[in-house]
Amino acid sequence: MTSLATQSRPSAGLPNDQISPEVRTLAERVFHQLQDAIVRGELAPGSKITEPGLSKTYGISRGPLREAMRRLEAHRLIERVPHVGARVVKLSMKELLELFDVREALESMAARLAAEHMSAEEIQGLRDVLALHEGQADLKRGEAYYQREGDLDFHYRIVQGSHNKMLMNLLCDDLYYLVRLYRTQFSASGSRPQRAFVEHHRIVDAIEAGDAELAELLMRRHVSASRANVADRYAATLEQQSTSSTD
Amino acid sequence: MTSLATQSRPSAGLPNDQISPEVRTLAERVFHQLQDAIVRGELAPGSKITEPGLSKTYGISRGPLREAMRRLEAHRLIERVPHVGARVVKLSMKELLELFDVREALESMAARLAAEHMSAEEIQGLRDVLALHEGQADLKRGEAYYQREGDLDFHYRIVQGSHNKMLMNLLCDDLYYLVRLYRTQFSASGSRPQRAFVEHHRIVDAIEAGDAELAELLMRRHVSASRANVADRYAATLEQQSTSSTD
DNA sequence: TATTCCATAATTGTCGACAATTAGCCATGA
DNA sequence: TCATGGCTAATTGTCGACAATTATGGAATA
Repeated sequence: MTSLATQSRPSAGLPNDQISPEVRTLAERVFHQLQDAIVRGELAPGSKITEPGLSKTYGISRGPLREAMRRLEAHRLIERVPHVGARVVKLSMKELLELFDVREALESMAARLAAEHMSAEEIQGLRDVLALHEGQADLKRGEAYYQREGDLDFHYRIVQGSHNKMLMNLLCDDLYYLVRLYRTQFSASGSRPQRAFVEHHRIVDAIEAGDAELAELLMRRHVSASRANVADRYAATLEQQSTSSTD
Repeated sequence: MTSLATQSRPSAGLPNDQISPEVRTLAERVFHQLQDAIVRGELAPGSKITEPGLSKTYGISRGPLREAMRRLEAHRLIERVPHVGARVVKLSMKELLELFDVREALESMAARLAAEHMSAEEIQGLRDVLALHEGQADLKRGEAYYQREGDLDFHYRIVQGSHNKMLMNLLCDDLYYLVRLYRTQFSASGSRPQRAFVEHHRIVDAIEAGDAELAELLMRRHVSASRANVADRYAATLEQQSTSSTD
């Protein structure tokens, strides 16, 4: 049940390095469990979360549970209404596009700072990640899920390379869980990994060259293209739905 | 649509519109009280916060108090360590500069979106704010505190004008309280309001013209200049301290 | 039949008490 | 004198119970 054993992978894993670090308190543990359950889709989006129910499910009292729920609310994974209850967030396309705008702003800044601050070792690590994913992409060409998680890993490392703690908190602790949640809710696998690969390489090139402005520009385009791609696919889905059923 | 009560005040107030709206629960009320106390500096930065102490001070039990503290932690106003306790955050200059980088990224994006989405009424409201503050600046030329709050109000309105809820939450609910906290902790009043005024007007011009790229660029420069100014003043303070006293 | 009102039940908010962990202090020994 | 060990006190973590609010269902009425 608990994902403690998920540390065996080298770097292709998800960027949730802080799943296991300090589960010194019940509230922490159930927070991570709930976070994982929501991101994985085990808790249906929009479904109501009842305190006595979860309390019995996880075998803890309502005290620590409420604390975990407060943290989930702060991370925008659930929505609470006083005296009414909590629900798992259900991302709308509008909110998803808003998320992309925020990512574009923050990640382009992260790329700029990464070009200024990343060490040679960190850059080498980035290249290793790319090489690893390239091999994986060759292996399972059709199955793009791993690639997408790899994409998240790539972005994750660049944010770390910015050496800006506030940026790291915002992107890695808050927004990236929303991104993963979106991928679950919209069942959106990768669309064109080979293109993303090329863009990733260009970004690393710029970072390695210390060209902050170029790294920023490329990352901005990269996220923006990803946003446009999502919007297009969604529009196509809508069209398909309208033709198949009149409802 | 949303800014219902925002129209009542003549826009000179602080951007804490959500201090009074729904205090339907004790936890909410004490959260806002603590938030205000911290931002005002009544709770010294770095000072330890003890649950029994606050519980007695505010006359509530530890349950809702812990919930309020969890929210303060999510807003980065206090820092908690399991089994140890909580402390009011003490911003370092490094963290403050990090905050400016994040603001530069997010607010430039907000300006871009504002240029695309702001209505004529919202733009007129922006101009009213500028006119009002200009008059105030003439009145109390030396006292720059109100101007700085006005500056925050200006930025606040542009973020609202982006019509991006996620951006609004990040900037207005989280980061702006940190900005105000910094102004308290570093006792930093405005440095050159007249210059900021000019930049503000230029930004509004770009927004009114619908020039998203220009608005973005100007806002980026504006925040960047503010950051550089803070860094310079801090360096000067350090130098002055080193010459005036050896302690 | 639709609507409004009320009563019941369930859920959330709040409280006080107990258990677990930590920090500080004092005594003891080298 | 200083380091180390254990002990005490205080704080945090957790729990169960009670109070307040809300949602739901049915009954009475237009």
